[in-house]
Amino acid sequence: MYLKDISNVPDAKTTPVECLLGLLSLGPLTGYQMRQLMQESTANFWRESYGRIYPALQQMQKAGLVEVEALKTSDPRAKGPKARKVYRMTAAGEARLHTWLGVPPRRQGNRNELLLKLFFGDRTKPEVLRAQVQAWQQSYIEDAQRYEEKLVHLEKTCAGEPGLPFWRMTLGYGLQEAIMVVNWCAAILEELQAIGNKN
Amino acid sequence: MYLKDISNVPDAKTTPVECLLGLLSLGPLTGYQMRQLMQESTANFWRESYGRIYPALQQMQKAGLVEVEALKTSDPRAKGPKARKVYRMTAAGEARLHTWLGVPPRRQGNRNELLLKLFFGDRTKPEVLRAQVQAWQQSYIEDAQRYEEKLVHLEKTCAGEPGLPFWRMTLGYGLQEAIMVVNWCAAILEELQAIGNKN
DNA sequence: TAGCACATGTAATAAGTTACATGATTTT
DNA sequence: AAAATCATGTAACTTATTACATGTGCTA
Repeated sequence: MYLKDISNVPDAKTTPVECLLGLLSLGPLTGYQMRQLMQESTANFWRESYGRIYPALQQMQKAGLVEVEALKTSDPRAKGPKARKVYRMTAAGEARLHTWLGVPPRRQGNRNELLLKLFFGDRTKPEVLRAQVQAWQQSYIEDAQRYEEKLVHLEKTCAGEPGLPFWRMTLGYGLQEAIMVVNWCAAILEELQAIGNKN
Repeated sequence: MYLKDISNVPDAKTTPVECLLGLLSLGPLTGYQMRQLMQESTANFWRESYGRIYPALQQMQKAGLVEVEALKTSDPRAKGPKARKVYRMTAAGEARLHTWLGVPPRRQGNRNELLLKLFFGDRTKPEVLRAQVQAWQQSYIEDAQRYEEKLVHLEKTCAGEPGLPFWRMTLGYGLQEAIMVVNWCAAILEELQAIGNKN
């Protein structure tokens, strides 16, 4: 398999590389652990699958952005083709992360299936849409609750950590977004009710 | 032994097909016009490129969801390999659109580069982040203004259209989201200021 | 010893964009 | 006559997920 050379990429594009480097700035990790960490922390705004993580890690090692920590030779996990690999960021990796943090982020064109259906809403009955909006709203109500719990948990478990204020900011975003969606849904439900009553 | 679920649930996956059918419910259109319409209306929550639209249209014709309107033979655009094709929805297409509208929409895992950078924010200087959040906020301020203008324009140009209430709803979502982001950014800018002052 | 969590990796496929090639029609 | 816009289409490429294959280590 041919591995693309990623050592000299001045490019603004965000690849799995930057997120993995960011996680490694917290300490040495295996690919598996990075995935787990993402699920717990960045899942709401950034995810990577194993199918992207492992190849990326190999490329990063080739490019000198990370290195594999030596395990004691007595550790049986250090041997074989399925050996456990604990990655550590190199100075080059740290530089790359720092550079990336300075590049202005680009907005992503997101898709929203509910809005698409709503846009063509006059092709169906208001009750059909109401059910969908209601389910959508419920999903975000649960989100909002989860975010609130997470915020409380974060303050308890991460007090004093330098990352805390930043983790709080990203959780806050999720919470504000969820609240906004819940309120918007409430307004839509009323409007759909009114449309339904007219017919 | 577990049995595979073979219940005939209509495919929940949203392809270019549904959006194109939705647009065709407004009247016969060329592929080019559908793209243009999307840019003006659904761009904020749904986009398709020509590279997806034209192949999809061919498949839809094959599947009997759309048909090509006959142009008068005197029209020179009706001939040749680059002939203009005006698509019209068939009854099968209308049925497919209607079915799809009844399938609960699924949430999409969106990515947000600003949040990812902010998450690793303690690896750089608060001023660097402030500049980025400021630019982000400005971008959404402009969005909000555009949405407000669009709402006014919509009421003027689409009065009486059956789709109007639904188009208003999707515009309203965009506006609410933009407002939420602007306010969140304002709070983040203050926090970053405070962090910067401590150092 | 069975089952689960940990762990690495590849191949197939799906999803989506971009660049290019072509040509007609309309406007300046 | 040039330029812009309308119009269709394909090929190459990038991006990302999913399913699969494989195996280790811990614990009930």
